[in-house]
Amino acid sequence: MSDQSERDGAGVSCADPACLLARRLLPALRELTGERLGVRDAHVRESAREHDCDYQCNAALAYAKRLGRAPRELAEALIRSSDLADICEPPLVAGPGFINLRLRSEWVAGELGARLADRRLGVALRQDGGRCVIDYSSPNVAKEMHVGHLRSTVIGDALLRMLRFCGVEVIAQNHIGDWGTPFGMLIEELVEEGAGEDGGAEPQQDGYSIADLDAFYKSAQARFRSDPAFAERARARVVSLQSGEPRTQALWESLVRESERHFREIYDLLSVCLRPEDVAGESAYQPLLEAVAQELSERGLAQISDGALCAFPAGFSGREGGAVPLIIRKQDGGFSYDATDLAALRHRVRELAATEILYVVGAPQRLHFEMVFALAAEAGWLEGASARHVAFGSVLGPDRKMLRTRSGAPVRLLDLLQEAVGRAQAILAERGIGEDRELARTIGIGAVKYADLSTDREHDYIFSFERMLAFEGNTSVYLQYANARAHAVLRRAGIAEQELARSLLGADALCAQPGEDREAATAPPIAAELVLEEPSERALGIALLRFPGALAGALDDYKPHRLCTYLNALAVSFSAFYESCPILEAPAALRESRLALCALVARTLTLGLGLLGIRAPARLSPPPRRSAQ
RNA sequence: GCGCCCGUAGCUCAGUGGAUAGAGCGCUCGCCUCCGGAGCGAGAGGUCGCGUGUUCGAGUCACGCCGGGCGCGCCA
Repeated sequence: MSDQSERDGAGVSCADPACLLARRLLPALRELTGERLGVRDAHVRESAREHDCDYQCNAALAYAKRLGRAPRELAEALIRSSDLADICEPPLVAGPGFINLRLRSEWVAGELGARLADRRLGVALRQDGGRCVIDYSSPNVAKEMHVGHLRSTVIGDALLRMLRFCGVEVIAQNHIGDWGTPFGMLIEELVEEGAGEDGGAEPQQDGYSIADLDAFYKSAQARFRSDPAFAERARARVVSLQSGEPRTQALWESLVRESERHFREIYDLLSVCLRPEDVAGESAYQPLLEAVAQELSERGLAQISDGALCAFPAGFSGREGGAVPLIIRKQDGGFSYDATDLAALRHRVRELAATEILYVVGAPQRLHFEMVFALAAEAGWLEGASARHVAFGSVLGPDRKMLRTRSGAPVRLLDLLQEAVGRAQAILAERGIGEDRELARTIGIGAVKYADLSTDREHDYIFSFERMLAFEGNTSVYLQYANARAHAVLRRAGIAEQELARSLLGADALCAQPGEDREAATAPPIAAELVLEEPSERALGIALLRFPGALAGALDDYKPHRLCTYLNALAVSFSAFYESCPILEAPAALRESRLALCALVARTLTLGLGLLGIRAPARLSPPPRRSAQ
């Protein structure tokens, strides 16, 4: 076993107070238990009793029984043989055996000083981060992106940014739906409508927009069902497509081009990291499917059942208690998406050398992925790699049903995003801030993304423009406002924004590939001896130190909402501090210290939001007008 | 029928086996000669769907019910 025990675990990362405390307690705990324990086994938690203490250690309670000792006595022993003196006040045993830990303010101040000089804000680069493939967004060609693509796109992108920041090499894969019988129907429909007749005509040149294609797609599907002759021609068209017949091929390529133009528009609006090179659609795996089928057959993992080539990974039973198949090749000889997913997985491990593959795909496909992963493991395709379905719930309307338009159609993603921006613009106008389309976009898009990221991804959530654009509560607007306030104070103190911006990695740097301008360090703009006197500024200081743990906790289960929860708590803590502690008018030393706290708040919020793919502007309104001008 | 997920304050949601279960909205009451009031503080509001277990300790883990959602052979 590799030294798992040394690795950072749930909610604990090395520069985080919880992790540092755990490491101090660990030697004594190992001695007392004789067990090889890791940081998470030290049971260090943030304390709910904020007045007494900041952290608590529950290890004595956890191990007392096993060791046959009284919890309180064990707690005393643990304290006696641990060296905590520089970090916290003398620990106290409370209740049945809790160890209450109160951080020394001087220590907190020292750690904050170190953070000021650290552009990574205490987050360590993973030494062996491995190579992670993230499969996300995955829209369909010839269909408009709709609200069903929102979560995959937003969550996948946030995970990509967080992982890259932590030093993991990430390969984004946009598994677009660009193949299969639907395209036979669609292309046949287009041909019969007269498209591509003069050899070079393309949908776009014919004036077909993505919306037109979407409409053709639907009418083709309807015809396919009702008109057997058309269905026959559509099937023949699939064969033409597979064999690369030029006119069919040209039409298909133009469909893909026009669709990618549409995806690009949405991705630009969302500021998503996905690039054209990241597209690896279903069509890309067609040449591999025969080999996949053959390999599975040769290994005895697939056999013909009811005329289809099926694989039955162990442990899955269906309707009549029978085994559930993955259908590799259908009766009609065509490959299914089960086959495509298997081929993609094999390719990602073998050719892309992934050590980890994340599938950011909706929860309804859980069974499908469990089966694909199980079969891949049986086939030996997951050697040295792990695959994980990062599932998410649905976006619901106010009626708690899948969000749809009044007519029952899926909500177009572009409409939804534009409405968010429009509403943000209306709010700005209402506040007398005026026309600023870019700011409205930052606020509106940020609100949509944050609403999606801030609840547990596995749960459904109810979509509400009103709530997500509120200034109160756990919203991006509240965080952006807190950040802007911190910046406003710094501005008044004469600390240049550019300097502050350079002092940490911005969202764009996070989006960059490894090696592209990740380490362009500059000197931090502020150096100060911190003083933590007031309860609210001490609490803020500790909240700032918890950033690495919050990020680690979010990454631990690929749950971005944990980072959101942290950022909101930080902003709340900052607001309380801001309210009760004068900054600019404080005595010199205290003023410097409090400005440093503001700088750290601004940096943490900016970085944290950046990791979620959300911009944090330095101001939310035009600069105040000078009377002289 | 089988499987997965959900059920926490009137509403929307946090809660990674630990102390008296927390936020925001809404409701009640306070706070601007002061750095961005787009803010801050306080109060009321809970059989954590129900039950039985495991545990020193259960909102959290197991099992069984009730209620809701989603899957389960040739759509992707």
